[in-house]
Amino acid sequence: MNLKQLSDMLDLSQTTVSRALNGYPEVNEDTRRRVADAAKRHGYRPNPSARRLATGKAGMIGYVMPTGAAVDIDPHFVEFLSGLGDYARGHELDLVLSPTAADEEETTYRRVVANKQVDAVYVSSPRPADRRVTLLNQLGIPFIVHGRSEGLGFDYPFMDIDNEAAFHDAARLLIQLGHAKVGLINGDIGQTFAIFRERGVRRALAASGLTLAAERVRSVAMTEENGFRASMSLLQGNAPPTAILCSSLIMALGAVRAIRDLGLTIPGDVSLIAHDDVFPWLKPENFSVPLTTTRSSIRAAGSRIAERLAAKLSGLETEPRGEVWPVDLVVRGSIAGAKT
Amino acid sequence: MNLKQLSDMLDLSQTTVSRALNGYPEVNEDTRRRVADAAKRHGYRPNPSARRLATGKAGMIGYVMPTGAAVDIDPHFVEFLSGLGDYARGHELDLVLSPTAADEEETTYRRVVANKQVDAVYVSSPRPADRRVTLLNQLGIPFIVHGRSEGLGFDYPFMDIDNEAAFHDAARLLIQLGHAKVGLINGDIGQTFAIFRERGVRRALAASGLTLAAERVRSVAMTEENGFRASMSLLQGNAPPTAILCSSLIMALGAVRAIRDLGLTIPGDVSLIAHDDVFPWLKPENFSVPLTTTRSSIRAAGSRIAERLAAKLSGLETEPRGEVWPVDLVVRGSIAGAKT
DNA sequence: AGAGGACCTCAAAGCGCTTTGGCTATTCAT
DNA sequence: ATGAATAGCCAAAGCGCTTTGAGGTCCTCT
Repeated sequence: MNLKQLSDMLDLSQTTVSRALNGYPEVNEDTRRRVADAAKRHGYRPNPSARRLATGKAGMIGYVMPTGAAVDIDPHFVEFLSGLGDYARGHELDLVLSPTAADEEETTYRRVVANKQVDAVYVSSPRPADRRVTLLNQLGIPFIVHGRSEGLGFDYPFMDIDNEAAFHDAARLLIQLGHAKVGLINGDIGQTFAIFRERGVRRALAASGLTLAAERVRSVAMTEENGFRASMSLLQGNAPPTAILCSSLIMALGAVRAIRDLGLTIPGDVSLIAHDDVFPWLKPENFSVPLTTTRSSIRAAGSRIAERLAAKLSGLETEPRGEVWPVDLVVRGSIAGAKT
Repeated sequence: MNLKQLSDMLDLSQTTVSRALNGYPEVNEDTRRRVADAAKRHGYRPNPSARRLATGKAGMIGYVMPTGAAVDIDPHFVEFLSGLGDYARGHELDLVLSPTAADEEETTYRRVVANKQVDAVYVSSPRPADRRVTLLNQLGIPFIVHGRSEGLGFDYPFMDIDNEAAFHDAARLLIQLGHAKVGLINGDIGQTFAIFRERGVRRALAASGLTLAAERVRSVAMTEENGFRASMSLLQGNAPPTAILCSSLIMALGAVRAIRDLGLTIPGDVSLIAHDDVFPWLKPENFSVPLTTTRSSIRAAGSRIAERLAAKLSGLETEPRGEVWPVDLVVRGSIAGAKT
């Protein structure tokens, strides 16, 4: 059933039927009802391809996904997707993933925009002065950044958690417990979230006249193995920390293993706090010693971003608003006072 | 630059230009070259929306993604996506994710097909007599199943690993080491992969006159916590196994924790083998006791499926072929002879 | 009574491509 | 030399929608 058939059936023009269905004002309410009824009864659905060609709108959101032998999409992405789906289903909102080689992201963005494949895009894992953000801003396609960039010189829409405050508060707690030597196992320092976290830790230490020695910081891709190695090298170094902050639960697994391998205990010898993105399949309370965490559901973030993207599609959200969520600090058994 | 402008510029009809670009035979080779040159020089790219409307082909592949409060997309999906991306980038092949409530999958499939949003779809986590497969078969859209269904009564295209053989071989190895009481911590038994794995274990045991007691089997969602609980209940039951087979590395984390909590050792008291889907962020060789695994890269599978889907789009693959990959058994320190 | 709005509706022109059916040379066999 | 076959190209008709520009009715006000 297409528009022509439907309008013939109703003895109306295609124009009127189209307008009735799309809520234009110049249609009599009676007519509109009649049309809506008939449409529903005959299961008429406008052909999206045709609509797309006519309007230039795709009704989908996009994500340019870097892949490649050297690139591992991180498991957080799946939680993000779950959240996105939570909102998007029920709104018939689809997501287009455009895989790309890491060094061709810009080309891919241009292609996606030129082809009008999607009406808005979502950007993840931003870096300072992220070129993608600049590009999208130039291209004029609506977008939202999950996380934040820095030093861009213009406003852009983002949704981030307060990484700095989270790690500040966590570090302050450790300091209050008497820890002066705090170690940080961070994610890739090229990404803004890691920068903010480090900044938070530094600020907390500075407030007590302490500093974060470079030798107590590691910035690595967030795998269990890297968590292990980083912990090993921290604890076996010449200035071993008595407390460790860790940027992910997965790295914390490695940290726990390292601490145990060295014959140390948590929290007796080493206190441990990690950031928890809230995975259903790995929970901090189930660690051998329940883990104190800074917690923020990445799934909830995904849902919120989908909501805002949808608002952009329908023209409801238009200014480049930034949104920052506070992060919970959840205390569990993995921290204790520093040995004196 | 659109087709009309390009053809005007070349003093050719749109027909000829279109045909030249799409490789139709009724174009002189000289003309074709001339057209191709001009197209490249002016950066002409056919408008996908227009092409879509005219041909009914979208040039994209689809995935109907169940979500909802009760649904956790599992972390394997991200690895699968990586693999898919490995192939798809470089082919300008995009993936459309259509989120759906779990109880409306069928509706969503129908919508996606009716809208011609995609030319082929990929189906994951199949169950026996999976209704999605029946539906897609009826709807006549090309598709590929990652995994297998059973008892469908018709052939369909799939790509699966040999779960039965993998777990058969793993169980046989344990038996050869003298284990008579083998436990199985499986995934959701509603899914075919879990059924095949259990079948493999049973067959191996049967070959030695042993059986897999129901009380030594657990079928649960694959989380660390469930791995822990299942292990606890197995080892504290009235017929504790001396060896455990585990359907995922994540559950194996929980198993290791349970075994340790009970004051038992690996492999002294309990031998452990798990299936490894090859995550970059969690490796069996880095477990406190390196884990023996059945290994199969889910990322490689993703890549292969993308390749076959692309073949379907271009009409190269047409018969409903099934493809089964063998699985490696990688022996590491987590298994030993049974205590006598 | 006639002008001016308000309110509805319509025909037709896009959107940019593919594909059908036909036309004109040229080549080939007879 | 003639008819058929073939190669190469074109005009125009879709694909199914949205949107523009143009009426046509009916009511109200002066």
